[in-house]
Amino acid sequence: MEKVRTRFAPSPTGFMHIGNLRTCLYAYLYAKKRGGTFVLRIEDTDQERYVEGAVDVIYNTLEKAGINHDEGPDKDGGYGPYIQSERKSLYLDYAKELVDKGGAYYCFCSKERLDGLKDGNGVAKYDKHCLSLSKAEVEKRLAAGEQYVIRQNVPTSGVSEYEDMVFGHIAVPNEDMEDNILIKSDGMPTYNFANVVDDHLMAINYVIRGVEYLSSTPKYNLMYDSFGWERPRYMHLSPIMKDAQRKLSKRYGDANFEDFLDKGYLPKAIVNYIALLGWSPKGNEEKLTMEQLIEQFDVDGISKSPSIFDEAKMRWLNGEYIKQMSVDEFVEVAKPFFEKSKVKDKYDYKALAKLLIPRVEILSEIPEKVDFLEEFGKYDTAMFEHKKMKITKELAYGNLLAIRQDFESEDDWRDENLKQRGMALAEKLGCKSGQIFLPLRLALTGAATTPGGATEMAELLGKKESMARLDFSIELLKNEL
RNA sequence: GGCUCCAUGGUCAAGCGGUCAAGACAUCGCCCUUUCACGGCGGUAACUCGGGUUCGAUUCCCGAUGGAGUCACCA
Repeated sequence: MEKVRTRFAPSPTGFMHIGNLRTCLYAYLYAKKRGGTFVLRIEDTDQERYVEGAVDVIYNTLEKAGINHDEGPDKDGGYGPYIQSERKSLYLDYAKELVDKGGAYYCFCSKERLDGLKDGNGVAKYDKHCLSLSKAEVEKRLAAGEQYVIRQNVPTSGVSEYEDMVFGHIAVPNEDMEDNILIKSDGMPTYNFANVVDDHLMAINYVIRGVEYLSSTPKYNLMYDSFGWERPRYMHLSPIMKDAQRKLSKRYGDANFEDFLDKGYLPKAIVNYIALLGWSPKGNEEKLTMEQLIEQFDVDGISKSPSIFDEAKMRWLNGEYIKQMSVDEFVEVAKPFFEKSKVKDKYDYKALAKLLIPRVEILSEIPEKVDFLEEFGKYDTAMFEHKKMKITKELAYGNLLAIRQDFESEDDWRDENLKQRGMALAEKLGCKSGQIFLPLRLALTGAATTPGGATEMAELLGKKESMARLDFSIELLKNEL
């Protein structure tokens, strides 16, 4: 059986966009699913867009995402170099070979002449002007050191076709394709060309990339044909959208892997979620590990239409991953967020973690959930009115006074003990326990939703602080009655 | 605009001629509970429109509409 080889070929232009990461993921999943090889290649032929350090971002992202490439700049598999700028010398020779085979030709046209070709809309299609140059003429101008580019020679009639693995049959009229530049005047190859040469040389037989290449793929195939190389199979992927009209992109922010990490998303959850954006597993289970993704990945499940990125769902998934964490694991990933909060160094993170795990979906919620421990003051007492529990401000006030008196002598301030005590008090007063605990929780925190029940909050705060807050709240209520 | 594609709830999506059209997120309600959560149960909500083909179309074909991509010495 043919050995599958796929690749991810990013340009080092900055952070890793979530859409790129998904393309990468699918290429990885497909290779692994078929027992093949996944190759990382850096496409840095455009020197102008190169960003310092961007290659490290790529390595870093793949590692965090759990995508392990089998070959790449740092893992030689015998098909290197894996960085295009280091392969520079290769391309010109192949371009010349293509010229000899009739698949390309030299072009000496000036920018001015090219501009003159543009129509009213500024759209130009090259007119194959230099294709008619005689071989002798070309030699002469080359020898004279004239600046040139090499263009692909696309047939002017007929139709180019191929079978895409997700979109099916694709047919493009040759006359709609242009003679694109293969070798730029600086001697560097364009993406189109470097891609074909490298994919062939690296024995990539499954090309997985964004739909933006769907309709230009026939041009790639034409090159493979001219060279006499075997065409790869193609799998094109629809884009991830921000909404129905706009593509999810850096321009709108929050589209990078790093951004989500900063917001407190777990790499596993991000990967799991984007795997589901544009692909659906056969079964109903959506929370899947990388192993399960590999196991279940299937071209059949890939969707042809663009999908809108839904952060709410990723958030839910993230919460699911957090819920299954141990206290230690949680403290480890949550630490930076604790440090950003007001409780920094003042509380036992483990104790907080226990309460937070079932209540937090993304880590950046931590400060807002925990700041009340250090921040307490005047709040809206309307919260004490609770219809369903039959609690009014008057009742709350009365119960709070009773609680204060009853708890005063208690020195065991642990959650369990306080809970018992509260229950006993409720019985003594002949009221529902909720009528004790709800007012107490509010009096202690001043917040409608808290990361735990009344007595858990009390334990965290300690007796001294708890009593002080009780007094404060009692006073606050008293003034309003 | 030309060309290439795409079209099921608010979102992700199953479906591949006959289904009361799955499931998940979101949303709403109920239950559990000792208050916040977790959890459990249930509800609302979709085949873009018009022609065909067929005994029968969400499903196949054509058209319209809407959307995406592409038309660089960027990838």
